[in-house]
Amino acid sequence: MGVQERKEREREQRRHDILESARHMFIQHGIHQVSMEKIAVEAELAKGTLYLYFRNRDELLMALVSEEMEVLVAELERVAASKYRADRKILRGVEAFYTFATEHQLFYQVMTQVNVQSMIDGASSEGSIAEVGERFHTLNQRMYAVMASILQQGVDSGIFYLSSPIEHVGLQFLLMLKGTVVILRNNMLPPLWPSLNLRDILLDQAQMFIRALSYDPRRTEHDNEH
Amino acid sequence: MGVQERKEREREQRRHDILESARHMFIQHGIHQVSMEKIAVEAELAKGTLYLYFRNRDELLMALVSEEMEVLVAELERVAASKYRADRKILRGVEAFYTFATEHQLFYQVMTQVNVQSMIDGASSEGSIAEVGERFHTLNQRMYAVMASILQQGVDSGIFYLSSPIEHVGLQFLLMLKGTVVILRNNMLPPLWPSLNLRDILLDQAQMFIRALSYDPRRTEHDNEH
DNA sequence: TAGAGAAATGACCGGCAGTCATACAAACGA
DNA sequence: TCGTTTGTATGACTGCCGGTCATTTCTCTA
Repeated sequence: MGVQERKEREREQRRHDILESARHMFIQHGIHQVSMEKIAVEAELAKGTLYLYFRNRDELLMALVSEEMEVLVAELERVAASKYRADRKILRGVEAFYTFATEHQLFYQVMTQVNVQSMIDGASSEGSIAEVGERFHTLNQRMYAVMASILQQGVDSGIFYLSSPIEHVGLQFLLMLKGTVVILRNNMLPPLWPSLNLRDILLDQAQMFIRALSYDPRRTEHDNEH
Repeated sequence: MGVQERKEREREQRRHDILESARHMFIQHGIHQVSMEKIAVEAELAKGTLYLYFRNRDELLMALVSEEMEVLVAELERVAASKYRADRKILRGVEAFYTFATEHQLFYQVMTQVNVQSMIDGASSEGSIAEVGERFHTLNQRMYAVMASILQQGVDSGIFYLSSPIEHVGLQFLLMLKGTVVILRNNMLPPLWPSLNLRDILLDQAQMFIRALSYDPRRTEHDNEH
């Protein structure tokens, strides 16, 4: 009696279809121009039906973003598992990050629209609706784990010298990358030097970061302390 | 016959009053909970009147943000004009930045809600309404100028070694700071290490940055190239 | 095939940003 | 002093949105 299982699969499929319709509309018309009604029409459903699969618009957006982020994290884990030197891995990771941010233009635009905190807070009850916040949380954890492992490798092989706990350094780096992408992708700055592209900025930042990590405190005379 | 001038002053005053009412309401109830109607009531005006002073909600938000940013930029210019060593100035600047981001909680929340680009694009005609986009643009220019001057000082005094044009390095640094604040202030990450506070993260990032700048390429054997 | 339970529907609600015909008041000209 | 003009203020109104829920439609089972 596989009825239960089939229903579950169908439900998952429908959920996925809705996300595809949403993605399609968002890419074509921009996030702000696409209402729940329009997504519903695209998915050939009534608006109310969407709310059987997602608590609200934010959760739908987050679900979309999580699906996409899955790909990025997997790629980063691949990079971390390769056998390059740690500094090389960082640059490769940034390349992957850049490619992702370019191919998934939606991603960082959505991120500024959703309060992740409220998503996680309001997720405690209702087991039936997939825990989008939970999933996003896990993906982030994996991302930080990747970063930490690369840093650890660098330290072990003697090319990195950390002055703070490894998690702090990884967090700083990821905040730098994500922050840069968010600001540039959402036009949160007036155009300063249009000639500069995102890729160069990210790679320069990574170079800078690597240089800081390569700084052997025993080799220099004057400390920088605040 | 100072009628013209008086009217202009009155107009400016009213504009300022509206912004004060808006700020008050935003701080008290949060950005998303405050409608134009509510701001109007607080300012003891009709909703329509607000639109005689601001093109739309976004422009009102930007005007508010620009007023606040004025203070930050002035403080940064003060730091840059002081007589500390360049690395010290950077840390002082970051402190100022942090204090600002803390005292003006609104600022970086607003930034994620407004598309600066569209603000600047749609500003070409209408001379009567103050050019909010223009003003924001200028403020950013001043901020970058401050950063560049500090970096230049560091280079001149022989404690910084830049591997890219000075404007690129300054841009990278400011993107890092702004990005970090935006992400953390808008809860765009699941809580990872709640113990970490914004101030420590920003200072650590600055330290990291300074370390990278202090890296004398002539002192080491292996290059980092991509 | 009856009917119970699950899934889908879309009219409806409250609330919003932004508009515009109308009303008002202050300055001006005679 | 009194029309006239010019700039300012108003708030009812429009169109749209996210989200709800009583009702309908479908589907499995006994």
